[in-house]
Amino acid sequence: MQRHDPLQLEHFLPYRLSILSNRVSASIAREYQQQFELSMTEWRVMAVLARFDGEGLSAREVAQRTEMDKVQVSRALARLVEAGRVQRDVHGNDKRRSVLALSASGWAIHDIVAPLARAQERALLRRLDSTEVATLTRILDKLAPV
Amino acid sequence: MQRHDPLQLEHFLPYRLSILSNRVSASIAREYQQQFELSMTEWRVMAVLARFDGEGLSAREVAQRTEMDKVQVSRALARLVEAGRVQRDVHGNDKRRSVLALSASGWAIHDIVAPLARAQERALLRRLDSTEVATLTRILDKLAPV
DNA sequence: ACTTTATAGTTTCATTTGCAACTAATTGCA
DNA sequence: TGCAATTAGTTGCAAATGAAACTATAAAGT
Repeated sequence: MQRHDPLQLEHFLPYRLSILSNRVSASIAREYQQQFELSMTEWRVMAVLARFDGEGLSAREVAQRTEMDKVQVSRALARLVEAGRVQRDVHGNDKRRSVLALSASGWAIHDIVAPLARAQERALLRRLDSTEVATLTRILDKLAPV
Repeated sequence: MQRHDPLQLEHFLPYRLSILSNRVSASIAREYQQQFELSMTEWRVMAVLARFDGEGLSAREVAQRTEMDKVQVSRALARLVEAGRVQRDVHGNDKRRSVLALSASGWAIHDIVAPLARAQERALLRRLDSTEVATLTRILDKLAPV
């Protein structure tokens, strides 16, 4: 007489995705959290600044790229600038905008953390065969287009 | 002369997983947040209690199943009990443990939210063909075994 | 030019979180 | 037994977060 129909969590995609994503992010975060006193949000901002180096991103653009909200980005940047890891200038034609870039010390951290992150990714992907990796990429393209 | 090697975020698995998972969870959360004044953590706890109905789960077991930490679970439970959505009893043989179950009003909410969550999942999976769905399941089994 | 409207980013405040310390009950072991 | 070590769950405090209000600048409309 089955009045309720609970989610079979172990087969429910949003639940499984969330668990996987949390585990993966946490395992990467463990690598840099204490060692560099770097929060996950700070690392994400740094990764975006590294990726789009030379483009002089504004805070808003960082927020778009990271899919974090602008307040979070503003605060992460404040800490990063304070710690001397990010250089912040004012845009020439628009004094509201900042022009952001990693500093030398930011790059030094980046050059240690990025390979660690990549190693974690490789460790994960090693568990899949090449067909699965290809399909996963296609799936992500379909489900979370950039 | 390539001194730095930034992550290609748009192809970096942990980044893409995190974005996908956040989008999916947020889109489900939107359905119940205001309507029931239910936080995501509260809903997760309810979903687990529903799924393992009749087993009289303790808070610790809920924490394990949700992969949330015990503090988060303790507080979510406090709110749920307060709101009359979860019934909490004391275990017969071990007075430290609580024995948890959804109340009638908790089930009523569950019976509305669970179908909404399932609908969101279907909407997502609809974008994949059946091979992709099968592969995704296999991938999740490999990467985030339960 | 002048006034409204929009945008970039920061700050404020209430809420949520995360860690460590704590209480209470149970178990292990001398 | 009896006392140390574990375990279940809660609480206190500092830090992180999110929504809305705010400041400063720029763009658009008249």
